[in-house]
Amino acid sequence: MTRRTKEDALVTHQLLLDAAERMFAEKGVSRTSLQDIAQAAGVSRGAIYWHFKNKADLVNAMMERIILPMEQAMQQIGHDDGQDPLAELQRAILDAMTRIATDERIRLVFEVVTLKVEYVDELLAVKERHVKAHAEGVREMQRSLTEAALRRGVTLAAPPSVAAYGLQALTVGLIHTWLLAPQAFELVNVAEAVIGLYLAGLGLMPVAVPSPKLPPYGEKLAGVGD
Amino acid sequence: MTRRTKEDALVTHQLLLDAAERMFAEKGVSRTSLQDIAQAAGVSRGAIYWHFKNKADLVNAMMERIILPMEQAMQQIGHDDGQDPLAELQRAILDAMTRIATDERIRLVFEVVTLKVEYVDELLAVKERHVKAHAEGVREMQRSLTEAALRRGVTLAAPPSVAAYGLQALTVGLIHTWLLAPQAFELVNVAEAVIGLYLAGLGLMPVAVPSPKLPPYGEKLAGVGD
DNA sequence: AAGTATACATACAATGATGAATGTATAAGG
DNA sequence: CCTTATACATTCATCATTGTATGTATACTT
Repeated sequence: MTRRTKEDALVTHQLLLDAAERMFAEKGVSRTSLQDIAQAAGVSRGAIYWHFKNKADLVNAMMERIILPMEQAMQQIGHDDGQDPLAELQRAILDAMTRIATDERIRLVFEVVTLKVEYVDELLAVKERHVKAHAEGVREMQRSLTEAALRRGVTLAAPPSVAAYGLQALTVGLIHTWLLAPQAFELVNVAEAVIGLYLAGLGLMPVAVPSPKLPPYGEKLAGVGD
Repeated sequence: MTRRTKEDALVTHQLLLDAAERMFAEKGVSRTSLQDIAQAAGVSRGAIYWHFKNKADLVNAMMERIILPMEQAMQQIGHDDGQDPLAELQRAILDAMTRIATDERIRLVFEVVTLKVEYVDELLAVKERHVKAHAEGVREMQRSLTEAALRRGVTLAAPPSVAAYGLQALTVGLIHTWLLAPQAFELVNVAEAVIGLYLAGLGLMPVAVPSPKLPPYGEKLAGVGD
């Protein structure tokens, strides 16, 4: 049973990447052998060496196959010129969060690249990709924030680049923290709230004062939502 | 040359942990062999197996020896009851950032646990420690934020737990982002600024409007600090 | 129809790395 | 001063993984 059709080969290629995702998520990158992946994909190790140079090449291929949620989110910004850039930005970020929280496969891969891979030696390329994605995210955020401030006729409470770094850190931190303990809080809701807080601090949204009619020393109010 | 004094043994113990830190930072945890560590410490592999059960035990010992900056920061909060809890919290966080940015050893270990270790199998204990530290950090932040709001007679713009999760995510994200690309921005300064923004959004600080006397459409102002 | 390149499977050799076993000089204890 | 436990060093057996080499059936080309 060899020499399948060219389409079969493409299927095998994808099966290997699928198996790699699952195995990496289960055992971590360094502890999964190519034998593990081949077995999970239902092929032999030889198939892996036919399609990929080695494990690092496989990891890189796995990374290139998926589009990380934040990358996709940033890409879909700025095409609708009539839209409010701030609303667009918020929606993009929350879309990314939603995908991470709901799409099993995306979450698994994200878990791998966040908690189950070591960025050294041959895998430094993956790290560099993250650095690039971060940089592009910051740039896009900076553009959106600047444009939003301009349209509102307000001045950002911090230099745009600093404001963008903060927003980037907030999103990255939310995802990272949530991946460490997904049951600790509900990602999308908390993200929506705290991003709103940050944007308010920037001067782009009013500082919300919840339930202003309650007694001034609201010990009980402080616990709402916990 | 064997059977050194009991003090010598303790020295060897520390030397091994020191060497492990350096090797892990250089090659990642999974790719450094016990031979690498022993050689870097100037002893034989036998010494490692005398002091530690195996590599995972060594990693755990390395983790238990150091106090992560955020842990230390959170510990030093709340002892001065006369202090403003918000100022204390800010100072603690910025202290942690400063240590990460300036203390070479702390940064190396932090790099290891952030980018150069896979949280699977025997190393899940390390991950659990992070989860615990995060939870304690969130709890301390929630206390400080609530107390600060109380003293100011204001109501937080979000439920205290949500506010705390956001602040935690912001700090974690700042550190993570900076470790990925330390040359991208200056950690302490940006941290100070964006944490201020977030706290302003919470209603705990006034929303700063920089240079309010400049022309309203401040394109040039928006670029300040880039 | 024959030859060739493809898409793997199988076999093999080499390499480390691990953990345990054993050796050993010496500090500490009685 | 004798014994024993300590703090390692050295050696060894085993295993897992990798990369390569080789085998092979079949799709594809001409």
